[in-house]
Amino acid sequence: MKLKQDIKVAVDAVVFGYESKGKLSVLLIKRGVEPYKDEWALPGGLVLNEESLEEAVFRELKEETGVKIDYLEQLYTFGTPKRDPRNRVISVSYFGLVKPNYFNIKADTDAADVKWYRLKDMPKLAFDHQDILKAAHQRLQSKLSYEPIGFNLLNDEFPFSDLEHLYMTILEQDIDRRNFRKKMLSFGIIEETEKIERIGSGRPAKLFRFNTKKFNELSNSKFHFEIKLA
Amino acid sequence: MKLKQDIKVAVDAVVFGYESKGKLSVLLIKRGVEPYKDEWALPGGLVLNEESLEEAVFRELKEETGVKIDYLEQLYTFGTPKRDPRNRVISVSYFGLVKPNYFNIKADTDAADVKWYRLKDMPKLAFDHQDILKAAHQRLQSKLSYEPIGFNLLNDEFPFSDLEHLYMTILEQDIDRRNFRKKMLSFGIIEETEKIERIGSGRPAKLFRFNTKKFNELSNSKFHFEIKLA
DNA sequence: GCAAAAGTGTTATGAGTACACCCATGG
DNA sequence: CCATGGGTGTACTCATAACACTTTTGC
Repeated sequence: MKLKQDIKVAVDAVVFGYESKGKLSVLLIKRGVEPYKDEWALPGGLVLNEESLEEAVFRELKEETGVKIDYLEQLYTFGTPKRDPRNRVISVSYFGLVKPNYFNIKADTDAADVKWYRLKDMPKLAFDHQDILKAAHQRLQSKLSYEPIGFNLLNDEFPFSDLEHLYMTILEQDIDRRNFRKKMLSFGIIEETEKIERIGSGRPAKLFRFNTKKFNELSNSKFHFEIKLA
Repeated sequence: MKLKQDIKVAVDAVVFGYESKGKLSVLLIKRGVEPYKDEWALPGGLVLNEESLEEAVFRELKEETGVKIDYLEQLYTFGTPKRDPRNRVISVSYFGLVKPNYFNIKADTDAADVKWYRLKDMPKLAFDHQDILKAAHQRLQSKLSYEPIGFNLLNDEFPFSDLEHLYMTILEQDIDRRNFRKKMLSFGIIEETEKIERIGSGRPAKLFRFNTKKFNELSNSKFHFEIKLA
């Protein structure tokens, strides 16, 4: 006779945030309990009986970090028997993006437990969270190139150069500014605002805005967004 | 105090098989137990305590259908609370392909319980399996166009026209034979064999073979496979 | 007037697309 | 010799890629 199934279901989220110029960060929490007590990990936790997987992610993010996310999609489900040293836990991982508005929000709980870490400067992570992070990073890179999700890492209104730098940072490659702008504008999903931003040195920049409505309209036809990798 | 988590973990597989000319099929089983007794469903079942998710898929496919698959990848995890009317069950779905060799293998158990259904002629499915199937079909379409997975639906040696018809069937569009052949061969991952196949009427066709070794070599460099959608 | 970033157009190259006829076989 | 599917080349078009100077501001 087979044993009754004894597997727990958790969700974990890899949430990316972006600050200007090459600063791509991931939201981490410091674990307060064993196993891996006091080590850094992805926010997440067990799914409750009555909530959907997405609800579990939103709840855990709110409870553990206070961060509200602007984009969320399911990433991959990790289910190797020994990934949690105690019980068997399978983790449905998610991949999220936040705009800079929420970027600096402190945790509802103790802020020492929550931190944005630069992707280039990550600590060792608990469990197999390193693998999850890697999968999320790859997904971010490929998704950025064939869907316009990058806007979820920028303010609603942004100078064009922010977009350029975002793409260069995430895709880890140089981009020709003229060609990039030409192509990006050719999709017709970015509109120019009246505003001009003058920060730092140099010539002030027009601000642009992602036109969600237009994008949705186009998505229904045979519209194809793509920024090619080199 | 929160209730102890009471969620079961299952796997379900959408396995595609292909017969010549427009005949794309999916492997289904007829359920022998409630809920949805006697209705058609995707093969799958609960994950055992000590096995990985992939192992569970292989085991269930073997037990329920006797089919051995040539390609398998995780698809999506479905976890809405009410998707199973009795207990809460989350399903990690997989997407698989079989070559024609295994296509006609009968079930180890009663063959009446297992059947290949034409995708164009599917019965109503139990649970939310319709959604899973839909997701799998979309994945098949998009994956076919940017990764060479189609060969897992053909014999090891195949006439070029099989490949053409496979792409036309799955992508549901006409393809220019000359351009398709040119592009496909340009990747350098298909080799010509000495053999010639003469079936049916018309001029006999050279047989080709997918060169896995070459493909793996190329994958390490910046090789990019792509068959564009119209 | 210098430093810093924004803004802009043209040309060359290569990939994609459209397109039609001959070939080898079986009956 | 006819029907059936296999096999092949060229010209046109359009998208991508390469490339550098001028503009506006702050200091």
